[in-house]
Amino acid sequence: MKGSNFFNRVYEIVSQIPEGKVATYGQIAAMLGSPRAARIVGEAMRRTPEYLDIPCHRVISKDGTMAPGYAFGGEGKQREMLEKEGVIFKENGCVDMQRCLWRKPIMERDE
DNA sequence: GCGTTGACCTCCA
DNA sequence: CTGGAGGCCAACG
Repeated sequence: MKGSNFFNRVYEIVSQIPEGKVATYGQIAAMLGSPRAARIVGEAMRRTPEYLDIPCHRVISKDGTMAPGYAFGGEGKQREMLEKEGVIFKENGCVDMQRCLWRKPIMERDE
């Protein structure tokens, strides 16, 4: 396993995101050791293999916003499922990161 | 191996 | 809010 490090890593981390929590591209990229590779994380999400069952909807940008809409079928759609999972949304339409920003459990490399 | 593109991030106007 | 510019890394043609 561990074919392509980067993508595989992203998938691993994202799949570890619990319900009611969200992670940012930059955050995940930082976990991989490349805080500047947020774009790759985004591509990883875009190319998310279905068989991996990755909750890409829990991955958003740092501002608490998400992709324009070419993703899961619409931003509002994502907003609904995230809210359903327990994620809090602010009036401005962004996710309440302070409450729902997920942090990787301590015991796997530092950060 | 190069050039372009991309679900990003940050700064500045 | 919108716009441009720079930077990062990987996939695609």
